[in-house]
Amino acid sequence: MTEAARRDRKRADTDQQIRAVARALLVEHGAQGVTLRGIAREIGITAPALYRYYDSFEDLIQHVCSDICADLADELAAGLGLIPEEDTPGRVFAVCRGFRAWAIRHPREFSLVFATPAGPQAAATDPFGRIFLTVAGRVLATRTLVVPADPDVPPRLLADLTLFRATLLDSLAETGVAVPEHVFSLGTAYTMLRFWVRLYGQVALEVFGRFPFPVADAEPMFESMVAELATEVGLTAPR
Amino acid sequence: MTEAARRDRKRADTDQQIRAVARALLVEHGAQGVTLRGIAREIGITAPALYRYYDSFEDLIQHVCSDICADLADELAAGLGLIPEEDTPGRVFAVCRGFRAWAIRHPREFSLVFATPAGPQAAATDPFGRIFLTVAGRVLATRTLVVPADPDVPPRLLADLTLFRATLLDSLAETGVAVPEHVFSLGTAYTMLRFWVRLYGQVALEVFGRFPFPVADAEPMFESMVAELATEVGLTAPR
DNA sequence: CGACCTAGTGAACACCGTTTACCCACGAGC
DNA sequence: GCTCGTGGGTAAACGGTGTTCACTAGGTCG
Repeated sequence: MTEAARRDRKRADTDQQIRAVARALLVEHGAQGVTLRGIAREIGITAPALYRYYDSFEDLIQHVCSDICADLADELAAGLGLIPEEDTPGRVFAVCRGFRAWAIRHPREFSLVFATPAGPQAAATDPFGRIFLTVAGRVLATRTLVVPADPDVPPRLLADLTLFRATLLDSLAETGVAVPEHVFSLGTAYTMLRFWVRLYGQVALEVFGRFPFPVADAEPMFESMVAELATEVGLTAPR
Repeated sequence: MTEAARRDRKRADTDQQIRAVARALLVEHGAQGVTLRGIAREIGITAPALYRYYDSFEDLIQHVCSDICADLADELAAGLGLIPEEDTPGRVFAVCRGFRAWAIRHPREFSLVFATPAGPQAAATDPFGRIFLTVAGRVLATRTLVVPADPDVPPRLLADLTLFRATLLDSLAETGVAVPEHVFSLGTAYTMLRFWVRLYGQVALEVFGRFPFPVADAEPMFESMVAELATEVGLTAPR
């Protein structure tokens, strides 16, 4: 019994080592620097051995993506832990700033995860979906925001939004956060969506250097965007 | 003389053929389907011959990117041609919708051009910069928009914005559009920047399928975003 | 005519993902 | 205690990649 367990643990160890080396190669040499042979070389085995752990190169990459998302989620959660639960604006700002800071510190991971066309997979299933959703959900659970009335959301979007809300409520329930249904209106869901669009656009453009002109210091623009977003949502900016 | 000219034209022809085939492979088989040997095979030569035209694979890709940007610019300009110059809101909407439509119709080109981290190159120099800037500039030249007063732009961004404005004014002057300096305030430049951030975020998320939940029909969200953006800028929605 | 340039070739190099056959240590069952 | 099966690992090979290098056919020019 313990023998089998020991073997399982060893397997899990090398598995984790594989992913760690893959990520190291990603951050050091870019996406095209991560290669099966390179990984194997680094951990002292041969390339075909990796097929004992992953079905293909693509499969490995996908698992690396999951790891990256999990790390991002952990970092955001840690940053959130420093802020009292009552300070809703502070928590929103922490998540936004944390996301930007992480993206700037990990541009290649960001590109891999957020700028690779994902098939029509259930986005909320993928590990990133959970980050934004649970974090946002927790913020949402602690205090109600000012959101547009339901009639203001585009009618053709209602079906998608109701499904979104249901998914998020389930996900929150799993993590033990109970959100009263009446707090989570469709307008709230719509607001979260718009929030994410602007946050993502700002950060992606900064990481990719795709502003329409060379921006030397993008931080003030980011800060003003977040502040604007916060006031639109009815939060007063902290300090 | 004409002999040399004829040779030059032949060279230019094959050069264009190379880029066309590269692009065809990109749209058919994705980014990793475009390969020097594949291109050479398709046009009936061998791979090393391509080095007579480009320094490296990377170099070729970069030129393909330029072509893509040029085509996008042409398409936007054509769409703009159908709308009378006086109809400023119509022109703004045409550019936004045109950008989204193009991105959805050419997802792989979009990924290549807009989601590949670009070095700290002069963004306004790259072919895309010109699209957004000249189109926006022309719209801007025909009528003045309602923009925030200069004091509202983040002070730390002033340096970047003044440089941006100067670059854009030069670029516009080159294409024969004269914009009075007093029309083009720093607030205007800032507005254009924010406009682009939201437009890009929306379109990129849709193309990459990275909304926080599966969105079946993203068009209503796009439309409402553009409408919101337009009213913020002081344009009344057309029709 | 001979010299020169230029687009193109063919072979080679090092690397890649992947498959196949094989090997060998080791725990399980008799 | 002896097999036997299994799972991690290896070596070799296949087809593919970007890139380099020596070389060649063909046209231009002095």
